[in-house]
Order: sequence, then structure tokens, then C-alpha cells
Amino acid sequence: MSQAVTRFAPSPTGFLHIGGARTALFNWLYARRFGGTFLLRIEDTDRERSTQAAVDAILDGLDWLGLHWDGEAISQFGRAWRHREVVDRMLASGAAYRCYASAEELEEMRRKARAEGRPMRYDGRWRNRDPSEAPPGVAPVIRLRARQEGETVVDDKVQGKVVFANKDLDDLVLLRSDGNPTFMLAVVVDDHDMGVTHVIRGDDHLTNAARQTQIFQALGWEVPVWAHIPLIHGPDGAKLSKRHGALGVEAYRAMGYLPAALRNYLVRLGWSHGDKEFFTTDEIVAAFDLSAIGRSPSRFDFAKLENMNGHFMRASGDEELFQALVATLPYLPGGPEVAQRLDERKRAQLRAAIPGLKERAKTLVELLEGAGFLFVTRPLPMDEKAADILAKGGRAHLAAMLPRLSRISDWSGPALEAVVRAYAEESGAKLGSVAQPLRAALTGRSTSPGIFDVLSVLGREESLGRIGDQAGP
RNA sequence: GCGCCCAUCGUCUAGCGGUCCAGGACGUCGCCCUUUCACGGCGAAAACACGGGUUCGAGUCCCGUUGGGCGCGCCA
Repeated sequence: MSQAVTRFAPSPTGFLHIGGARTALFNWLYARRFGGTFLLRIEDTDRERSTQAAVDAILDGLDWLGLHWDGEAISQFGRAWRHREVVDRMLASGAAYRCYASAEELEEMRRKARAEGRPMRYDGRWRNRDPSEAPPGVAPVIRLRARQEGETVVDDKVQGKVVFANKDLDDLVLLRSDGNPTFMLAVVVDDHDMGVTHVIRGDDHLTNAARQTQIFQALGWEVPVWAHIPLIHGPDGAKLSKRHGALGVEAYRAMGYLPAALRNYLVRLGWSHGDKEFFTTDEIVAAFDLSAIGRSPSRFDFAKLENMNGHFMRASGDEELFQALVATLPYLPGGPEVAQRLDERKRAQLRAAIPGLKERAKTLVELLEGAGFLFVTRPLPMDEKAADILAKGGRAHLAAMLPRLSRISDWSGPALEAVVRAYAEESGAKLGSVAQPLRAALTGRSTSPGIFDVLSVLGREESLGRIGDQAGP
């Protein structure tokens, strides 16, 4: 058995959205699983909509997700000469023919089909007409002379055997009137030339597989193994939209998700391995198989992604997490500012705070928020109530209050709350996330956090200026 | 409209004819741990879309209904 060759073939008309990322992931996994090759092909034949910015975004997204492709990324547009060459061959062999039908004629066909409740189908009017009848000055398109009888079978690894009646498949366009290849032709030629053995893609391509099979057969080429994976839907079951999560993967990076967590979440959307939920990348590679992919579409669920991310964060080594955070800083809200202030001393303090912080953060964004106290400007301005408390006796006053505050109900007292809030707001952190890192920073210990630690610090204004200074390993 | 695909807790799913009064995970709700917030532990509510078959026996096979999705371009 020869080695598997898979490919990811995005069109650069936008960012790498989450569905595309999952398709890439499955191709990558399959190649890794069976010791094969994972190729990248940019489908940029639509010159109007393709942009270099989109290409860059896609490469960057794949790179961030850790899905590294083998060899150079191939530009489909750059292979147009080859596509034309193949079409010439088909023309010569009679597998294709020139069609001079005008846009108006096609529109008429479409209109009529709709009126009669039929799907649009080219009627083959130039299929057997002599080229000498061609209207002068009209550039023809080249169409496939598809078999009209019988059926075309797509033996899909995920969907099973899917049978299409050939009468439902018309003579598709291979070459446009301007001489440029269509997607349908280019895909077939490129997959063949690249030696692609397994085509794994969204099941919105299932009917295309039938059409492409016809082209493969017309060319006498071996048809690749198909695997059409179900699409991801939004929380409401409708097609994934921007509002749902059809965001570029860079948006997930900005939301503070770890690549490994996103991979784990994405692969479990439609694929399963018994009851196992969490996988290291090696474990997924070892367990992955097309046969375990489900056939029904699944909905994207941020809550589960977030939970999963929390698991990965806690499972990360402190140094590893620290590095991930620093590397992601440029993309996180407020991150660039922090990155700017990250001198050696701040790095050490941040590193020291990670163990306490990571227990309660589900994303890198929350991790950064939790570390906010390290980066605020001190002394912290106090609001009136807070100032009032301090004015009444500061630390001593607070100490006197402590016994009364040993129960949760007490710390909702307005004055106390004001103090804590003032601190939390200033440090840009959530109330709960303030205590432990502060304690850790002050004492070098990371256990027994308490709101009272915060209060005692607040009671000593002179300490505020030194919080950062006293932190460290 | 035509073609194709799909259908187990709110969500992701296990289940490949009997061991399923349906298991796991997220979410939700209790309780425990905790001088905050998390983490963790224990527990609860929560599903086989509907109707016919086949079979001694169906979540598991077949048909239909309903519901959802995808496709139907000189886009990819």
C-alpha cells in the first residue's frame, strides 16, 4: 500500500475560518497518522477575489495551529498552463467540446428550468454540433462530454456509497471563455499531479466529488479516496455565521485559546474515540481514523471550548504556559502594552505569578487579567468610600474589622466592598483573581489566598508601591 | 422545486440486535472542600424525532413522515 498524500486547498478570499481549520486539521492528522504527506494548495484561480493578505492570513493561521505542511505551498493559478494542456488533450480525444452558448441563452435555460421546477441543467446544445456552425467572434467555453446514461458512484469513507444518476449531472465547464480553468478542472488536475491519494474536505463538496469523478474517469486517472466531513454549524443549528464563531483562527488566538486545546476541541467535533475527551496531539494522531467520523453536522459550543482550554492551561507546565502567554501578548487585548513593559524584572514576577494564576484562568486573556496587578501604576487611586475607610484608621481599622469578616456574608458590607473593588478595578482584574497572586507576590508563597491579604495590603499604603518589587522567585 | 446527506440528554458524543429502565463530557442545579474566586470531589435533573414494518428481541436493520443541512454558476 502506497503512502497517503492529503492536502488542504483553501481559496484565499478571506481568513482561515474555523471550518477550514478543522478540514486542514483532519488532513494533517490523516497524513501524520499514516506516515504520509500533507500538502497545501492555494486555490487562487479566481483573480477577482483572491488577495495576498488572505494568503498570508491562512499561512499564519495554519502555522499558529501547528498544522505544518510538507514542501512549498502551491499556487493553483500558477498551474493554469497545465490545466489548459489537459483540456487540449480532452478536446483531441473527444472527452470535451466547445460550447458557444451565450450568457443570455444560459440565463434563458435557467429561467425556464426554474419555471418548470427543475434544477438548472445545461441542455447540451453544442454537444454534437459541428464547430463550423460557431457564431463568429464568440469565444467558447470548453465543456466536459459527460456520460448521460448510468450513474456515478462516490464511495466515500465518511458518507458511504453515494450514487448519482448521470442524467442529473450536466456537461460542466472546464475552461472559461477567457481560457482560464474552472475550479472543477483545476482540482482534478492538481490532485492528480500532486499525487493526492485522499481528498478530505467539507461535505458541501459531496456533489462536486461526483462531477470530479467524471473528469478523473474521462482522463483515465485513478480517482482518489473521498472523505466528506460534516460541516460545523452555529449554536442555533443554522449555518455558521460570524456571529457564531465562523471567525478566523486568529480571532481564537486573540481570545486566548491554546492551539492544542483548539485542535482537541475541533477534532472532537464530529470525531470520537470512545468516551475519551482529552488527547495530547500524539494521542490524537495515534487514534485518528476516517471511519470514526460521524455523518451529522455538529454545533459549535464556546462553553466547551473554554472548559477544554482551561484543562490544557492547567495541564501546561508553568514555563510552557509563560512562554505561550508571552508569545501571544501581541494579539491579546491589552497585551501589547504589557509586552512593552516586560523587562527582566517584570518577566520574573510574571513567571512567579503563573502557578497561582493558571488555576483559575480558562484563557490566556483571563491569565493576563489575573496578572494585571503586576502592571498597574501605583499608588492606586481610591474612590471616596475606600478613602474613607483608610482615613478612619487604615490598617488598624481594618484589623479591627477582621474578626467580623470571617464569614462570606460580611464581605459584602458596602465599605469593605468598596475597598476591594477599588483595588480590583485599578488592577484590571476580577475580584476573585486578585487575592492569590497578590499574596504570592508579597510573600513568595502561593497557598492560602484570601481576600484579607488584599485588605491588609490596602491598609498599608506604603506597601502598594512595593508590591512588584517584592515579587520574585 | 430537483438531487444528495443527516436525526441519542440544551450541546459534543458512546452505542455497531439482547449485557441500555441508554454511558461519558460541557453546560445547569444541589452538597462538600475553601476566611474570596477558581480548582477538585460527590450527587441530581436531562435524550433514543414520529409512525409503520423485519425479528423471539430494535437506539441499533428496512420503509415512510417530520425536521435540519448541503448542492444545483464561465465562484471556489
